[in-house]
Amino acid sequence: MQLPEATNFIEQIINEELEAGKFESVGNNIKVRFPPEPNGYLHIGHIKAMCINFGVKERYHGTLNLRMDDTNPAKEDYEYVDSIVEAVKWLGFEYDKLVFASDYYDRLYEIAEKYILDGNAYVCDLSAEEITATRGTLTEPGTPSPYRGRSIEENLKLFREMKAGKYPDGARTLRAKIDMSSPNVNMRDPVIYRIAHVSHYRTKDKWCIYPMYDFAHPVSDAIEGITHSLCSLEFENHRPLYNWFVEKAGFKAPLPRQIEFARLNITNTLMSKRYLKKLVDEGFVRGWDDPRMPTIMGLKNRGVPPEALKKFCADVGVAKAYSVVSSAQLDSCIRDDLNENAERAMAVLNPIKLTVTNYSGEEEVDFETNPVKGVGARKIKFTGSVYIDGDDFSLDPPPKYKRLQKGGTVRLKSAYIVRCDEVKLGKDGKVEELLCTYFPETRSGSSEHSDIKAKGVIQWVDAKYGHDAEIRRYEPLLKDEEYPDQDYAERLNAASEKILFGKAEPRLWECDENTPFQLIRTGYYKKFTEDGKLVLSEIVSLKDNFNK
RNA sequence: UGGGGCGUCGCCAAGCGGUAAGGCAACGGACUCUGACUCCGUCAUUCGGGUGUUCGAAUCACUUCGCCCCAGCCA
Repeated sequence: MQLPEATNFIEQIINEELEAGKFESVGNNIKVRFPPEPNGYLHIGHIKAMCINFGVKERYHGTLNLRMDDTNPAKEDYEYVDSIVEAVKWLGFEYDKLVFASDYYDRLYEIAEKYILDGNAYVCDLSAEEITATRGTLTEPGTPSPYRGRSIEENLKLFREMKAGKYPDGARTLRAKIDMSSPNVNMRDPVIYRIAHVSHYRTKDKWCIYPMYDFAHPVSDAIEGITHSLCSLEFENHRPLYNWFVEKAGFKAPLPRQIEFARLNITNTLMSKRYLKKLVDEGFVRGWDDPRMPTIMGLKNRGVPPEALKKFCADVGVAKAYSVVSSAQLDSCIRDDLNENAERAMAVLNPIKLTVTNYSGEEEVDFETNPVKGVGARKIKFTGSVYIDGDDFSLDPPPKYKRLQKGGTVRLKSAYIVRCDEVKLGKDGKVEELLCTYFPETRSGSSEHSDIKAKGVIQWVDAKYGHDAEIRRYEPLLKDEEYPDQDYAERLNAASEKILFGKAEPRLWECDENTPFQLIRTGYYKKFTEDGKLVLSEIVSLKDNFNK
């Protein structure tokens, strides 16, 4: 077969296996899976895993199962599976099948009995504390459980009684019989099944014993015929166990192969479901889809295009080295996408009235809605009485100021160049109104020659025809004074370091009034209705560089 | 100090024995009816350190240093 060129080390491995003919017996059909546990919402870190898995599926024309890894009934719920499916679809990923680990409970149970029958598993009566105590340490071997030598018959009887609900939670476990003195702690007779009289969101009360990840995951992969089980680095130590479970279950080749990669970290971004859940549960944010959240739905609500997120993952690449990607890299991808695709609109955040004293009447001007693609324009009414943004006028302009100042000129985008003749101040000393002169020959698009030069170009909203838009502002979760250092950049770095090592209060994406302009320098903001529903997002102008 | 991994520009990351891709950031300059965008230019004699092997090493060997992960009846 014609192999696609590998773009990362995982595809390189797959190519080598393909060339060696490893998958000829299954028609070279590469199968992967994306296996989130439905115990929280997907976040930006999951997008990397999805890009890798869906990327393999596409490159090899393989198949991908979206699998809910739901083997812990205490934490899982339909709310989360719905949100996961929604997020995957929003990103535009197409999976072949939606499956559930809980669909395999019967099969998993049979395999567990097979382990017992083959002498590879035993029922252990040790308590959780005793198991921990006898597991040994990183440098000392563990000691075998006194129940390790039980007969197959007794194990089978006990295991069936566990399943039948004869014992309370924690009374017994089913353990794999591997090697209590293995230098790899994970191989020291890990628990396969635990007793938990908990109702599962799907199987309800059918089961009171539930399989553990280390057992359920590889076997689920094998059941589905997964060829490559791609996961993050922390599972490297589990790989021998993964292989053990698959092999002892008696599956035929090609057996699934686990390959690990480094998970995504982004500066100043919290990527732990546990903390994210805490923020939601304790009301720090409005929900999992709050725009301050790094969840996929949060990103969506901020107006981040899915394509930008995929581009980001492609740029970041896949490797095994631990890394923290700068959020600037993400911002860049979002900016690029929005610059290319977003419709433009004008808006002012802090209105200052600007009156053109030598103009009366009204006319329409053409406003380009997408200068990059060169398509789309709409008519905007101009009456000479407009609002400009407070940031676009200065009483005390710094050198090289390119916006409006007293006596200065500026172009009202798509309309005319105006000169500020007079500044009316209110009693509090704040600018109340600007009186300006406009120059008819400078009309936008006019072929008429004009010697009048504008210092810059600013946005405006017509006083008569502009409309109000409510902007919901989000406060950063951490107050400025809560940062230890003085310099802003240093504070950010300090905060990110703390987040990475889990030693500080989480700092999320800032979403105060300035943030949209930092995130997307082309500029955008959004309008929310009272109940918090997003109704529009608009592109405004760049703000964050204005005063550099 | 048991085992498993990882160390290439400020941040990611190619490279797989033949003489250091690319992206982000940064810095010059041009252009501009968004100080954006675009454009053009600069940005690792060096690949954690050392020692070998070789005509030749980031790539092989040895050694050393640093960082991450593992002792849940979580995933």
